[in-house]
Amino acid sequence: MTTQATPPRTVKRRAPGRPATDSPDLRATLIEAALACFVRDGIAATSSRNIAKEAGVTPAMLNYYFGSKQALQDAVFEERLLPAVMSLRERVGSTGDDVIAMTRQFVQGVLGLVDAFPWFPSLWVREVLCEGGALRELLLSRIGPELPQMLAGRFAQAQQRGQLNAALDPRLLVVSLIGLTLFPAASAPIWRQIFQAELGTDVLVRHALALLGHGLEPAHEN
Amino acid sequence: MTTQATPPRTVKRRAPGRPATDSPDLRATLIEAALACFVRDGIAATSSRNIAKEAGVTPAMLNYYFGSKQALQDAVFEERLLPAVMSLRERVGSTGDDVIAMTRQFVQGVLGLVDAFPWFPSLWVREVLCEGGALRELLLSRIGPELPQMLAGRFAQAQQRGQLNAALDPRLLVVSLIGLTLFPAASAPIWRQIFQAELGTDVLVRHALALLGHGLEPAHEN
DNA sequence: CTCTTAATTAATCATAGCTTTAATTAATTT
DNA sequence: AAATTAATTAAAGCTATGATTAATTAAGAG
Repeated sequence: MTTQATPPRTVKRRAPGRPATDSPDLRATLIEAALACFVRDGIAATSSRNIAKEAGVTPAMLNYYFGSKQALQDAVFEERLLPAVMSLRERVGSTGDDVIAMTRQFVQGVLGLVDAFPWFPSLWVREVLCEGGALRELLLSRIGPELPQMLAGRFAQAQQRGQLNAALDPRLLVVSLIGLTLFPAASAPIWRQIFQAELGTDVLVRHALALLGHGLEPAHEN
Repeated sequence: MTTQATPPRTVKRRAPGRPATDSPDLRATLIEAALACFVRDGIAATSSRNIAKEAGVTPAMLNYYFGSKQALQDAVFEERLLPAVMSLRERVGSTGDDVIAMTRQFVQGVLGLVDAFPWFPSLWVREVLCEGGALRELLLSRIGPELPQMLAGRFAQAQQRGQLNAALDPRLLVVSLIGLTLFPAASAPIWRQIFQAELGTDVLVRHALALLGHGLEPAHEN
């Protein structure tokens, strides 16, 4: 009963030949469709036919506009993922010397990114975090390791000045920041299922900052 | 130069027919090979041929012993993943009333699991965490949501008793526990690449417990 | 109005994937 | 020792995939 109740985009079987001038920008439509498939099913599991069906066209269009599946994938990376990452990079890169403020800016930056690009966490986990992910090497080669290295360096300096819990590892702190922001956002569906509750980014920000600020301890009263 | 320098298992091209009685348990070998492929490349990207090559046999053996690729996948789940998860479940389930002790037990339990089954984090992220992961529904239907729900419930009670930072969300705390243990373990390769350093589970435990204990703050001196 | 060009579908190709079948050989049973 | 059973490879079948080509139609140029 529920199968195929809502066809993806277009229902009408278009005749071959150039369409009348009501056509939207198909290149953009294809990138959008590819991104949707990549996020939903993963890049490796997405076929040209899937993307074409999602966009409501034939697989040949994909080659007409991009030349190959790989080229389309590259375009999605270049025109969607990279701008998203860059926005975070700029947002967090220009921060002062105070690691607490820097932490807050990072947490809010990441979760702001998630609000702006809800597809980002899922794609990042599957295609960047996972070994063999299709975008991992590409992303590292394009934006480099500077941002995490810079953050870790700042944490290390603050620790030397005694401004940071000495038992922490500065590099793992960078990992923890992501584990408390991007990871929860990416895994939201499974927690929604388990806890039967929606955990929005605002709650996430508050929780992450509280945990980073004081850990599990209740507010100090002394 | 580095390509194919070390063939996966057997090099000698075995003739057809039943082998002389030096054969190891091929069923176990196949499960092992499948797990290795699943962890390295992901379940969706692993073909029968890949598994067969990894085990040094023909793809037909896979059908001879399991009937289908799906059945082999089910066997890997049942005989490898499920026991690993169960061991954690028992380890953490039998904990006292103190949430601090419970937290420590969970962190040490997860990272002990990682030490015992180094393949676990990667597989968990790709096949359970990721939407559409091949093992997600299976795992939820087999072990259920009780463990995370129980942990969240304990945190909520402790918070009501004033023993827990009031700004934290009890459910997100469960997520955070995983974000500070399983997630770093799963993403270790990428951090290794970025920081040019190995971050072992012992460092991870110390760091996670420090962060959970006091957050970023230096040790209190008042 | 005609010709060319752009955009699209349908049909096709070659390749790789999962599965099945037939053939082959060693072990086991009688 | 002959017959049967078990374990294995080689080969083939069918399907899905990425890519290409030919056909088709509207838009735009002269």
